[in-house]
Amino acid sequence: MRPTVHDIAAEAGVSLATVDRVLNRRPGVKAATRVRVEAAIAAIGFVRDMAAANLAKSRVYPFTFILPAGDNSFMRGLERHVREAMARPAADRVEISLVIVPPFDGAAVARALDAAIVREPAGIAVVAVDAPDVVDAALRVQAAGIPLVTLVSDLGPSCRDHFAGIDNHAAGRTAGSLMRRFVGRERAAIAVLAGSMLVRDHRDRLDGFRAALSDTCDVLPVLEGQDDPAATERLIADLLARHPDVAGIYSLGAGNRGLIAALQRHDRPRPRAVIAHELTPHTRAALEADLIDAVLNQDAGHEVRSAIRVLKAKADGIPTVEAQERIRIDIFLKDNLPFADDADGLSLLPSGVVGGAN
Amino acid sequence: MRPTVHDIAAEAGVSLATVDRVLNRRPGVKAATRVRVEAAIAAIGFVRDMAAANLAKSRVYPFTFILPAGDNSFMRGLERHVREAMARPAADRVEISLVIVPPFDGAAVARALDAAIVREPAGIAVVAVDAPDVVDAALRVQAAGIPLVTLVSDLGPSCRDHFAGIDNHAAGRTAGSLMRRFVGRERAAIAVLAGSMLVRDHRDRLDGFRAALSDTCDVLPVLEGQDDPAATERLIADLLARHPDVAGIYSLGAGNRGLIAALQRHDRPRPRAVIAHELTPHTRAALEADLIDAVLNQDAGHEVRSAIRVLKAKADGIPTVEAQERIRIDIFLKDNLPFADDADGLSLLPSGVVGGAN
DNA sequence: AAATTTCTGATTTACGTACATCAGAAATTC
DNA sequence: GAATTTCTGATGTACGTAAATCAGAAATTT
Repeated sequence: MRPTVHDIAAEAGVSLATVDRVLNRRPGVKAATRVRVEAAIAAIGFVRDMAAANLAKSRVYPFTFILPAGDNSFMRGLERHVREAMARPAADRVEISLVIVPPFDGAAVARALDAAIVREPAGIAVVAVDAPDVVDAALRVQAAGIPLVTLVSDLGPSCRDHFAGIDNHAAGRTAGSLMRRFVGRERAAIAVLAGSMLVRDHRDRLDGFRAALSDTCDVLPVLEGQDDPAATERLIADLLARHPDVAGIYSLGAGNRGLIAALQRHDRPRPRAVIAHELTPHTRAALEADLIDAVLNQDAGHEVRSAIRVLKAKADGIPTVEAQERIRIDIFLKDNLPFADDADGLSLLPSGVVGGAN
Repeated sequence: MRPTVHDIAAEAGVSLATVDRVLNRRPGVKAATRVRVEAAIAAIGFVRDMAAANLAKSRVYPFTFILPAGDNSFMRGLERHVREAMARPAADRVEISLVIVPPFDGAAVARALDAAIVREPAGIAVVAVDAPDVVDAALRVQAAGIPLVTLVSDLGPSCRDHFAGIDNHAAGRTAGSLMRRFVGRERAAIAVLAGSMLVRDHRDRLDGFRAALSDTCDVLPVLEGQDDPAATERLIADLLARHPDVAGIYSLGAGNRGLIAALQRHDRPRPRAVIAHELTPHTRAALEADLIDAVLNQDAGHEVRSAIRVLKAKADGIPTVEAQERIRIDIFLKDNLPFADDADGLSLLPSGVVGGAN
């Protein structure tokens, strides 16, 4: 049987009340007594039964999650995981309220943050847009003493407590390494497709990608699809027509739908290596159809759960092991695809799988 | 506030005792009343507070884990994760006893299983050896009504409740796909290194590997290092000397230490593609030193936690979502390596990192 | 030494559920 | 209609901790 507070009291020769005062750092205990109690705790190896403690405290953690709207599959998968955490019979006493804001709208995110502050949650998680007014709002959140975690997309390290997302520079490097090996030994031309270079994640990925390739390949100027499927498809079709020798394409974030459509319509052999980001129904289908060679992914479920863990720890004033909360960069080929219901929102979308943004 | 048993009682117009009888399927409730209570439960959306329930029951789950001894890094990492789960202030009321048996010794595993049975644990997890007497012992475990999970290495599906490990055929296919792309377009010779073809996991991986390559490459006869580092090193050195044109090496399990040593000593350019299994201090160092191109990995921590979740569910008679418990096949390049303390036992071993079995 | 302040003990209630007991009501059987 | 049997209610204790109250002891100050 595990030792309880009663055992501590007996061991230290004090009363339950004193043990409680020591355990919960309440005042009213002489230093000498406190030491005795702490020694007893160490001696019998007491560990607080958190389940019982939380029950007694009937503590709840009201968290606010702020996510972008839009038909981006990855974000919808993220939302699904948040909703799953909401639905989970609050075994962990977490109560999440979910706020959906217009995508790419810094002002909207800032407003959502300010609105959240007045509700005084125990913590906030936000898919940040890297804009000055968001930074200001983030600072207000911190000034209000509310732990703040950025999700997927980061802000500066000084205006949040933690970032639950991948190291995008490393992701870019990984893509670069794969690309280098996939296209073969000879020098080759590589195209890069982005939604917009205004997003920090995408800039980081591109930097990492270039660094990994150094100058062993010719990286063509970045194509910016602006998150418009039709425009993206035209860009890629153009590229394939004009640059028949292009050996690889790296899609570093948005616009997978247009990319896949263009590859599908293309009648000559596609570039040897096509690498994209985020496992969604579309990229999954494209992998299975051999239109894409590899997909780099960040596990949205992990990110959500990590964000919750970190917020809880911050709320309780417990230190977090940053290294333990780091999100891995998954690499998927068609051969090691996880099962659909195991991954991100893959079973939620209607069929006609290759379609829909990103 | 979440509804409680009291709310059910009020809603259904019955007493707490009756609610309790319904909730815990105890006899003594008229069918009509039971229906009323169940309707009330559904109506107010009651979900049992498992923390409180377990507290009241002071239920514990005594589990037995059976692991092989030996200096295999992966297994030691696995052990570390089991010990971590043991140490975890039993928030989940799991009490694990760990049994270490001699490696590759079916009889020893069988004996350990039989010994475990008499202790009547709530579940057993075992790194199985695919031998007839182990199968027999497994059947005895199941006959005793004890849930059984195989860990890492499977037995037939009929003699365990669940397998917490990767799909090794898929892992082999993944390695094959990567190999295919890494060696380039032209036909090439590929070597395969195994510890011993007697282990089921390794046979599966080889099958998958061959299937993925089909006949686009020449897969040389399998080299069997018999888990002996020195012998393995000689085998690989021989291979490199005799087959200077070999384009890739696939190490499908054991013997990474000898492989790495041979590559390190080799004075000419190494084969273009070297792919190994299991992220350990040695393979990690080799990745970083560019002696290996990719490492396929199964997350030992995930496997242990999944095994515990499944055992608990089986013990409680709750169904498990098999797809949710599937272990992913991780691909690591030097660029997306997780941090050391995040992975498997990487920080536990002494330095002089490239050394030690596997 | 008296007055004050600071500690400590004893006790109680609570959290949400499990489980046991006993009495009494309701339904069933004879 | 009496004797069962089956159901239900009321009540209490327990799990391990939190938190509050109040009384009294000990230490400190005047």
